Amino acid sequence: MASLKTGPETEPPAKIASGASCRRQLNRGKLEADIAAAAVRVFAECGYEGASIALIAERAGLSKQNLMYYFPTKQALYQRVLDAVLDDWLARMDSLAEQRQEPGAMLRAYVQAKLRFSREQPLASRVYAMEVIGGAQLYGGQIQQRVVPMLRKDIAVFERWIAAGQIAPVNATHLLFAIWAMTQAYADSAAQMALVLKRKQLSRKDFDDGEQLIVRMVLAAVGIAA
Amino acid sequence: MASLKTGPETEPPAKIASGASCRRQLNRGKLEADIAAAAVRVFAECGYEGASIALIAERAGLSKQNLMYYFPTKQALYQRVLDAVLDDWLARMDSLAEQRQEPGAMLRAYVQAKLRFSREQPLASRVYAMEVIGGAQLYGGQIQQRVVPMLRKDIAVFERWIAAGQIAPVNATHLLFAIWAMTQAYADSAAQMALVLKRKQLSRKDFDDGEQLIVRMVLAAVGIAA
DNA sequence: AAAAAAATTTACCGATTGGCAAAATGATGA
DNA sequence: TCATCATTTTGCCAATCGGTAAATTTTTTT
Repeated sequence: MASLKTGPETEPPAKIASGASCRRQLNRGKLEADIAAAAVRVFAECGYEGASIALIAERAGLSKQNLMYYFPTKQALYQRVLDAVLDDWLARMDSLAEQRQEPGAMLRAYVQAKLRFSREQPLASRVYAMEVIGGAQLYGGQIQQRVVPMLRKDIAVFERWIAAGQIAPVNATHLLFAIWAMTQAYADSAAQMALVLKRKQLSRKDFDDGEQLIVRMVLAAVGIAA
Repeated sequence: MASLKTGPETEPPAKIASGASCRRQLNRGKLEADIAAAAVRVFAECGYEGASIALIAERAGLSKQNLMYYFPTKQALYQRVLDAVLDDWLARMDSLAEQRQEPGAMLRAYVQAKLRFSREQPLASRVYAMEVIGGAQLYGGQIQQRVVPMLRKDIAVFERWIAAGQIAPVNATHLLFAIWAMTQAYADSAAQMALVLKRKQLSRKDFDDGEQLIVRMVLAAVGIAA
């Protein structure tokens, strides 16, 4: 799959010289970010096919054709949105993997980080989830290249803990699936959870309650007392 | 929200009399089922907006206009698909709630039943999940009326067990959220799981491995030894 | 100030969408 | 046999879709 352009064609020349040019580049970056912010909202509400460029442009406050000057195709805009999700995810999780702590503390931190992402970026989480549910037809390549290696690395960490006898022997792969599923649900199924909890939307306390239970489940499963 | 018709207008007269008429009714039922089967596949792949009536009709082996004789609108077809999902779900889970066993066995059976649904009806699970992720804009009423009460009933069961000291005191609501999330993931995130596991699609063993870990997590969380 | 580049607007396009209306066909009951 | 019903087919439609092309305006550089 050939990589799609995500911006105007005239980027390469880019003499990053005088201040004026720089100011314009910053403005362009901000505009693209605004467009992406509007796009993630519409994609999350309507899905890829259901989202129309015209609506995204309207929410971003510019004309459709002007939007298409920055993102020449709908796919390019979609890719940009998903790229932003992965950038954020990988940044948070990588910085987490750097630390060397005891398994219990790291598992807790992992759940907290993932759950925090669901709380702070629910729309991005949903767009990603919809892509996966639909079979990752448009973004499968990036998932293969970026997400899967990250997951495999995490699984390897779990297995090292098991080999070292630091946690009980469990299926590390499915343990990670379980953690992902539970934490992701607080973004993807937020609407249904809110109905059950009789709220308009999930509160901070709901996330804290969820975190407590998820951490408890994970630690109990691997034989670490809470 | 007014209820949408899901079939031809001329149903009420329905003299369920002579055998010939009955045969035709059976035929209609089978045709509608075939259409719904094609629809659930397309909805799961493309989402509601992305699915076109023409494609569904083609997969079902009839013309678009002929399909619209049975389902006058796209929404009616969508509702029918989601209704079928809920019917199946509620039937399986209700029959489960009838039995009176010890908490450990019932929790295990619950996880197994939910996971089995993900394995046998992954497409239906995905259509439902996409609807929830999108904010349940088209089906929120039915979720409110049928799913939420079922979940609340299950939560009440958990809380009764806690009150009776049969399981450890945990947040019953979030425990149910966790079970739903983990089991549902084996339908919704199957594509991503398959990538991690280096398979074309999840195997029976993958579901068994998942079941083992999920049951272990749940039982460990509520203080029941596996 | 003039030239050049970047950004925005105006105008348009073919294709597809969900849906409507009516004619033609088939089967059923009196 | 004929009238009635259910079913299928044919033909069409306005609206919207993503996308292209070019003219215009605004900003930057020389």
